Amino acid sequence: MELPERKRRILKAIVENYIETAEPVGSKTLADRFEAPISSATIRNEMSELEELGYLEKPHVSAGRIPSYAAYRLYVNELMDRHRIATGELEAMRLMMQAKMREIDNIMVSASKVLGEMTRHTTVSMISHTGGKTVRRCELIDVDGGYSYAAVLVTESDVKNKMIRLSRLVEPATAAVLTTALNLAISEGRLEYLLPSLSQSMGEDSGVYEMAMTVLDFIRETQQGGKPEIYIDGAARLLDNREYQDTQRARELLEYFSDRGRVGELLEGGEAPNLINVRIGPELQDPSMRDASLVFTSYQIDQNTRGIVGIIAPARMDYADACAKLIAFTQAVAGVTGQGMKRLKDTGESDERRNQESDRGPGRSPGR
Amino acid sequence: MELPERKRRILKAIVENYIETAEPVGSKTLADRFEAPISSATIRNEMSELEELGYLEKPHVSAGRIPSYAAYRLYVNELMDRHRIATGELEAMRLMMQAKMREIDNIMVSASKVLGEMTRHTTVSMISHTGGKTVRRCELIDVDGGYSYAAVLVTESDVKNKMIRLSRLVEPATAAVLTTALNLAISEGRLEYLLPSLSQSMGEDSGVYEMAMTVLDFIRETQQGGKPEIYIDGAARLLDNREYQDTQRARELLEYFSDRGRVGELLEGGEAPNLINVRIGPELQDPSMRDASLVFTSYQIDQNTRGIVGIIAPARMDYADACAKLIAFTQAVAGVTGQGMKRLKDTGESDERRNQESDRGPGRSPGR
DNA sequence: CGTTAGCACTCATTCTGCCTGAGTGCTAAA
DNA sequence: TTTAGCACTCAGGCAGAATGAGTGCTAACG
Repeated sequence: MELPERKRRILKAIVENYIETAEPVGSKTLADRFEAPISSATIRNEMSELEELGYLEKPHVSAGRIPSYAAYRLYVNELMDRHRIATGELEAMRLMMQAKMREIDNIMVSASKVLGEMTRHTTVSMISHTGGKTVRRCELIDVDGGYSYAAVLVTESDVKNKMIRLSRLVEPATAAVLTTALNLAISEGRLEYLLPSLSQSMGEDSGVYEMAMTVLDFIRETQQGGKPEIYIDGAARLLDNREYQDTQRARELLEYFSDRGRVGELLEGGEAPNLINVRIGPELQDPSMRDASLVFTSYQIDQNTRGIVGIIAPARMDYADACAKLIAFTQAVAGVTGQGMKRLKDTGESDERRNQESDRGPGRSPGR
Repeated sequence: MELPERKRRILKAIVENYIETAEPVGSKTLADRFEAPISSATIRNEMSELEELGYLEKPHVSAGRIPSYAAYRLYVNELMDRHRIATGELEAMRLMMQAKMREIDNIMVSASKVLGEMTRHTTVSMISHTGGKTVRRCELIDVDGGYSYAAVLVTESDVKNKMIRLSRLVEPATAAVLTTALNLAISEGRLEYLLPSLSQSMGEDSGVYEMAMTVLDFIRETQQGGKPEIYIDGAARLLDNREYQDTQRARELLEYFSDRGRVGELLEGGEAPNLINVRIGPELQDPSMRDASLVFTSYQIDQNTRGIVGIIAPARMDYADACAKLIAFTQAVAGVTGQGMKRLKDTGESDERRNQESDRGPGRSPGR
């Protein structure tokens, strides 16, 4: 049951007008705005039908109408203009990324900042290691004469370290032996046998055993990808939006943002890389996000490191612009990584293919 | 020119009433609140004199009065009750810290969270390495066959690592030689001679030279203490305060918080460790903080790592409570580090002395 | 039959004037 | 020096009227 053309055009106009002004839009305003001369009365009729279909809502009887979440969904899926990206914009984005992006650790922060700069919205960025990392080597470095060690893990793309504090003394020499054993176990892929054999030879009460346990936990955590890192930029910009002038609403959202874990969950369920995902209001599940939307996409950083970056704004956000900026962003990143990080990728995927994919625009996620 | 006793008592009452209610306080209210029966008329006279002295302000003619910044300053320096800490509170704080504080990296976050939990305000936490760290060892670990290395620095209390990406290939064997040279230079304290000698033997155009330069920068950065890490917790709680119901004000402050660097500067100019510093409104210099106050203190984590933790709230905050909580906090941390991190300190300072110091309460910073 | 003009009706918002009450400053008496 | 009394100020709250944007319905029109 497709919506007839005129209804679609009217709905589109309403959504866009509301996005722009944040005021309920009335039949007269709309009639003026239209190229094809349709009278306000006709629009009124169409509007009341659109309301019955669930696309419009009335805040009260004598105000105009505002789009429902379903309307936003329809707008994003079918109505809005794609490919709005000004090419100048893309170039600017690429330059910004190039300037800011030096190390992998910073991609996340740069992504948020650049995108925030361009959209003037709150942005969120995450790096997750899909499928986890392969740990290649492990070093234990004595820090204070036997009570504290730094465990350093080398993966194929990164190095992580963690302080280990022990309750018993472990001689550096003993630690060195453990290091060798660990690296042997790593290269042979038999990490799981290390602990039992250790407990047999040293007893579970020894400092080495304690140490090995902690290190193995650390390795396992790294292998599983660890917790993804999350960065949020421009949270304060939320307050620029009319809908968050009411402090209570704003507080809820800001509170939500401070719980990185929950924000991470939001970004988890994205579709294929380089597709734009749009989650509108209630689709985000969480009650404090009920009148906000999230537009996000992911991009490949290296073989198994994925970056995700998104824009959080009120449901009445400019979806077309957000999508365009995100597409421009992924292209810019592809350009930069293509130059600066080529060596990190051994995947055969060519840049051309990736750009094509991203041009497809938003995926049609099931609005539920 | 000391303020006479009665004026002091009246001013104290006004400040406390205002802290509690956030409403301008009038003569009648105050008269009722007083044990010693003074008539509202007398209070009115005293009030108008206090106003002339610059301690009180009138929002408008027929409202009560509110304390000026000078009044807060006087309150903090001379008027308020010290040592309000409930011993139960201290114990609770210690338990919370003990539970949350596992690794040094987390002290910062734990400090903010625990303190935020207890005060229900925004808290800020910073770790800075006073005088920098002594780098003891350096390792260069090959990551992708010669184009990327992980530089790992071991200091006396910590391990840091950083990815180094090179534009030219450097053989792992060559890197190993560089590592040896670096460690030799480190142990002999002649780092500054390494680069010139390298440029002579390899030429400035070699990959090794590029690598050495980057590593030396990293070492220097670490030695100088690097950038302090900063964590802010509960920024959203700002919005709970009456004075930030006005979104514009709130936005300014939140924006300010998102610039870590500026927040760091605030915390830099603190007095001796374990003294409570109070910066009221305009004393903070920055216009966006004009009606906020910052109460903070520092605590020793190890020989040359200092933690700073503070509470940010509207100028009308409960200073006595904030100070008490901060004192309790430093004591709790001393307790925890005393148990769990004793080995990290080789300083002769005893815990007793430190606690005494902290009991002195807020230092009299020059209100300017 | 779809479209349009006209009209009565609704209702949030704004403005107005009025009132109230908290609080002040001043004066004169204790 | 303190207090009581009184006139005065002014923000905030409330009620009612005016405004105007917008709707729904009906009847006429092409």
